[in-house]
Amino acid sequence: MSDYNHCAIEKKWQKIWAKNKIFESKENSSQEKYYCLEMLPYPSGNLHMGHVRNYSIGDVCARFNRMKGKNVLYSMGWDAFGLPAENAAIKNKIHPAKWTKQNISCMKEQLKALGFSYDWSREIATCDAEYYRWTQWLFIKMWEKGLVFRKSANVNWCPSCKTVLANEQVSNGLCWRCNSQTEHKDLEQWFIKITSYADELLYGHKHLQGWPEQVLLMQKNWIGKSCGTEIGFWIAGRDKKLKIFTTRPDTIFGVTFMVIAPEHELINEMKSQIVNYDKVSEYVLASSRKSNKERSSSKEKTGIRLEGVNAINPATEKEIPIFTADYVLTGYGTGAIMAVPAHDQRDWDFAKKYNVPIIEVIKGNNFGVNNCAYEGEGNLVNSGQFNDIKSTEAFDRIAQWIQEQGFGKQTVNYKLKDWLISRQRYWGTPIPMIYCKDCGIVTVPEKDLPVLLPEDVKFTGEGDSPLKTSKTFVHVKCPKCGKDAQRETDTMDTFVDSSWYYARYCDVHNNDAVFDSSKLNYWMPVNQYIGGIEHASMHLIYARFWYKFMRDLGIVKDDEPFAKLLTQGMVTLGGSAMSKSKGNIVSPDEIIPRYGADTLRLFILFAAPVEKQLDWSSDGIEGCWRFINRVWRLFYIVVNTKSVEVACQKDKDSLLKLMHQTIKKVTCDIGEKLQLNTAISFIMELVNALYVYKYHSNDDGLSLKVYETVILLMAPFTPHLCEELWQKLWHSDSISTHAWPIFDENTIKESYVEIPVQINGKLKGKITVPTDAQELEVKNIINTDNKIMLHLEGKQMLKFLYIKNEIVTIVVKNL
RNA sequence: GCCGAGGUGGUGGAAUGGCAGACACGCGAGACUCAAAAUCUCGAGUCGCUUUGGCGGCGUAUGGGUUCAAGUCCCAUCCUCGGCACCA
Repeated sequence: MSDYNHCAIEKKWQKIWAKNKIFESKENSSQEKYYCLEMLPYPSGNLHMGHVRNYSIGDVCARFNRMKGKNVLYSMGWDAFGLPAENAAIKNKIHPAKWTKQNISCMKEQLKALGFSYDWSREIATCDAEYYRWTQWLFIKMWEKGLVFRKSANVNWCPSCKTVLANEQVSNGLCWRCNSQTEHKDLEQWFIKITSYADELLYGHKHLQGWPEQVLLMQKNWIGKSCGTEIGFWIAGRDKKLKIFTTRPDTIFGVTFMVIAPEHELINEMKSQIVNYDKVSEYVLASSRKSNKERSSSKEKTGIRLEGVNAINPATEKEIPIFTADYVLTGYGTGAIMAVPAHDQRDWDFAKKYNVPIIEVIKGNNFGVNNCAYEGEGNLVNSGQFNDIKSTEAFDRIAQWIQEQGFGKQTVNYKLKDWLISRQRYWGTPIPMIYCKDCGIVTVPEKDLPVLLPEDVKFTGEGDSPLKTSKTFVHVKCPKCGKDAQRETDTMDTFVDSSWYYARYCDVHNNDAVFDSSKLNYWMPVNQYIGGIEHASMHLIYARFWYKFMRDLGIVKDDEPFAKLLTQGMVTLGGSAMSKSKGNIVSPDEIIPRYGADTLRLFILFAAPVEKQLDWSSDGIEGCWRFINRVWRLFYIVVNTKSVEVACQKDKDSLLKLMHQTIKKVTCDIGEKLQLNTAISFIMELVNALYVYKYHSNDDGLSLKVYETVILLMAPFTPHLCEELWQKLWHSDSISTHAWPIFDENTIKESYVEIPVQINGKLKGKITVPTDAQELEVKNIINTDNKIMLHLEGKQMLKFLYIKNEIVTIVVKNL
């Protein structure tokens, strides 16, 4: 008997898999396809347990479906552009491309050491020119479709470095490099009109039955469609209106003040009328230093009145004050609200603080009690001709009245904003646009793609986009008129790169087109997408949007890219997510030398259900190591041990039954429920049963058959071990492509079931009854059960309930 | 603040409204051993009672509710985590 040598076994099989190319896949219209996809990683340089978990789940799906006879596409790539590479360039004077390539090669080695069954011939990196060439091509198509536009937008700005900062580069309002107070600044930016697809992104949810409900809900709230009314409030004594959006037109008679965002143009326009302009502009400056999150999360709302400027409530025709307050954000609606303190808690608190009148317009029971606004429904009061009407009914009638009177109109509003994709950075896909004095904005012709990132760039962390420092990049001839022109020096948000990579996997090496649609249509949609829940509302909306755009371009045929989604839980260390930037990483390199990849994979899947957060601890890995060794030793027991006793039929029957039950449960847990932790525990139970079973090698091959089943069921989890044992069991094929075991429903069927008997909700005994027994039969059995009858003695039976094969429950009272 | 999750033994976790704690970790006992490790087998939520066969109370963050029956459904509260648009 030889010891389990994971190092040798894992290296051996990784070599064989690579040599025989068994995971490379080709389109085959006669075979059912299965596309398994994991969210592509950022090449930070080191795999952590979050990655290991993500890809272990994916590999189980891929391997399981391969054994089920499907043609599996399973690939890996790198979301290789992004901020950290540029930060490394600034700090360590290493070129972002070099840094990224080093990281990729390290992480690729780690992935290979884990034995994931990727088709490495399809690997991509979004920073490779043959990839970003097509990102640029798609961007140009988007421009041609009218989905790209330029507008001014707010960015974080460090006045000392004179550079744009990412949110991550600002902490507590200070610059990451020089600790200066940062500001907000408006810059001309590139946007993609994702809002054109807002409705479709929302209604498309009905095709996403394979998605978790919580993700759909988060997306729904993110898109934030609300039907309401846009109303213009006259500025008193001016020929000017202040436009607001409200979802509560029924409360218009209760509007006692207005609030506008500090960035609202009205402040500048009314500068000379605002009596306390100095104080107002002080407030505006202070809020420009806060992040949106800070602005909306402070419990105590602050604001300041624009003295000397009033609005007129169109319903009451009364003058009302206007405030500016930073809890009103400029990006949503019109950047201004009508405030109804009586029926909105935030407005109530604000009105109390700044001494604004509160007028009740909907009658409620506990109006004002405990300093609470009444946010429920009721009949209208103080509302002129609408008094005594129910608020639900008044909603439509007042909205209609507002429209008739010309105060405003019914409209739809979304929280979803257009997608700001330009970055003033080097390490991203260059935006393929040219500025010509005569022709304006001109796209780079297709034949000139890709627009390559230049090498001669300085990384200082200061000043404008680094691309401007290149001598070769900026100056170019206008493709239209041939005169001197300048290239766009902004690059794209990395979310653009990761919005379409799954499509490129279908046809990675295509040099003539973004992909061949026939290949894409064979593989898409992705059958199972796996990634972190943190991507619920950004990446997963961007990717869905991009796919719909490609459909409208005529190069893909479905509406949705991902049929099923699994949002895996975070792996945390000490409660917070593992990430290189936080420095709380546990690498697989710390585990594999001692325990092997198979043990690590098994452990991370066994430790918790896949969708739940998992706080990393290596306690318990010993258990998986022991289990794998048990399986290894079982080979010698099953093959060699000569039992003295002859196999007894009853034990044989129950072992066979357990085997079929286990196949059924494991197949269901992997294939349907994706409950991998319980799938593993069922296999453990079967292994335990094989250890207790006494008749190995003396039972006409039953235990050998059960053992082979164990190896097959484990193959997706611990592939190296299973390949090795499969070979030791005299098989010449690879277990990775061997057929998944099937179960027999007749063998599983039990003829008797044990069911609990409850009396007044307490468990008092158990009885064994024939499967599917009728109530009368069960009553007779209970009548012969002394223990239960003892509990019923001297009691009056009020209720007798029997749920077939489940439970008997009896309700009694004392006589 | 807003949106979305989660909270079950000493620990990770299991449980279509129907026997709470499967499977593991850790712990304890036994077997094997000169001994130890490894291995194999067995035990255990907790408190109390016990004639040592068991019996009873209490138990799924907290407080209410629905139900013959609640970890699971409803309402409220507390705590932890994820996201909030330039980290990816």
